Amino acid sequence: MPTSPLRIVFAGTPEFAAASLQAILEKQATNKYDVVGVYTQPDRPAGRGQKLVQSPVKQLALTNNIPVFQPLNFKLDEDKAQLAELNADLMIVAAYGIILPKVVLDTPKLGCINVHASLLPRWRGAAPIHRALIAGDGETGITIMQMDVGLDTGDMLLKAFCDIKPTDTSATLHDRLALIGGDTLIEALEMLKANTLVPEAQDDSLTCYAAKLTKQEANINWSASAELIERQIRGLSPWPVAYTNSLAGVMKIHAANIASVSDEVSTPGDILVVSKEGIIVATGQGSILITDIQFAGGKRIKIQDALNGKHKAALEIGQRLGLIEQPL
RNA sequence: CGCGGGAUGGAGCAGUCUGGUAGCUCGUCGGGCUCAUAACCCGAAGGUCGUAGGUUCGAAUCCUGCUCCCGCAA
Repeated sequence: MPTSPLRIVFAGTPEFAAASLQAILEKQATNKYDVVGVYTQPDRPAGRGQKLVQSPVKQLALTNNIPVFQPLNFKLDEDKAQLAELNADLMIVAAYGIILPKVVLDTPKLGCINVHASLLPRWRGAAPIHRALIAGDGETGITIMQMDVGLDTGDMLLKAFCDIKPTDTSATLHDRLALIGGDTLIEALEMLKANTLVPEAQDDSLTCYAAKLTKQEANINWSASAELIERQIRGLSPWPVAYTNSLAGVMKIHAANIASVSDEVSTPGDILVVSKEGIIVATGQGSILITDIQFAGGKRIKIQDALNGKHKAALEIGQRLGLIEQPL
């Protein structure tokens, strides 16, 4: 039975959302979908010099000649009216960054569906990818859900699983989930057209909240266990990047591994071993081998290179990391 | 114009204030030592000193414009 294309409004902001938008655009040639408008966060000053930056979703929309809307929120009547004028069948939301009020959720004929980067009800909220990684979850995934007024509380429509590898950083996990998100979204849309989606309510007793990452928590607490610190380093990469204080000031830590060296008398933060491979640092429980670091003004470098440079004094055996209490 | 650091052989840095043959550590290549080695010894290659212009007898170094990179802050 031939049907007219689904009129879609897409709302999203970062790279993760752009991947989903890209997936839909690639399917547009099938004439099943028609993206009639894109919502994204207003251009914000970012980076050095406060240059105004367009979101990845906006850039993708512009290159595809799709109308872009960037309201601050949906409190103004004119913004609500604008959405209504698009006469959408469905609104797809992926990491948009704005809480949508009920009136917006009810505007598209089929409501709003969300691409969320976790296996709901686990990790509702803003940073599901990072939280799953830092928590040490063995797997995570994508959940497509029908949005309601709560924060990621709507009925689940479709899930896809994704293993978390011991070497994953937030960057690698994010990239994989972004692709899975696009694929899963398309699959859900196909099922929607075929009317085979079965909504499933979330079990609120199993939920946990994925709070936004802060620079505060990127400051390594050396008294924690080596396992946790190693996961933090991976989970906080490439942003905000775990750091600690050293003789040379802030030292970012980009990569590290669990080490086997143990020393009962050392204090957490002490540098125990220095080699070309890296520096082994004592923690509250066990030790870790730091392999990639970065000092202020410099780039990410290997320990081997750092040992040739001007900050090598900060990397000598016996130095203690994380001493200064208020680094920022 | 938000604050600040930086650009020098493949990598990390010194040298810039007080212009005058471009240096260190590491890597690479060759040789030696060794049962062997990521260890040690000897030797070699490799740089228009980010870019454009200015001052000067002479500029990595002083002056000006530009590009790019990074820390903080957002």
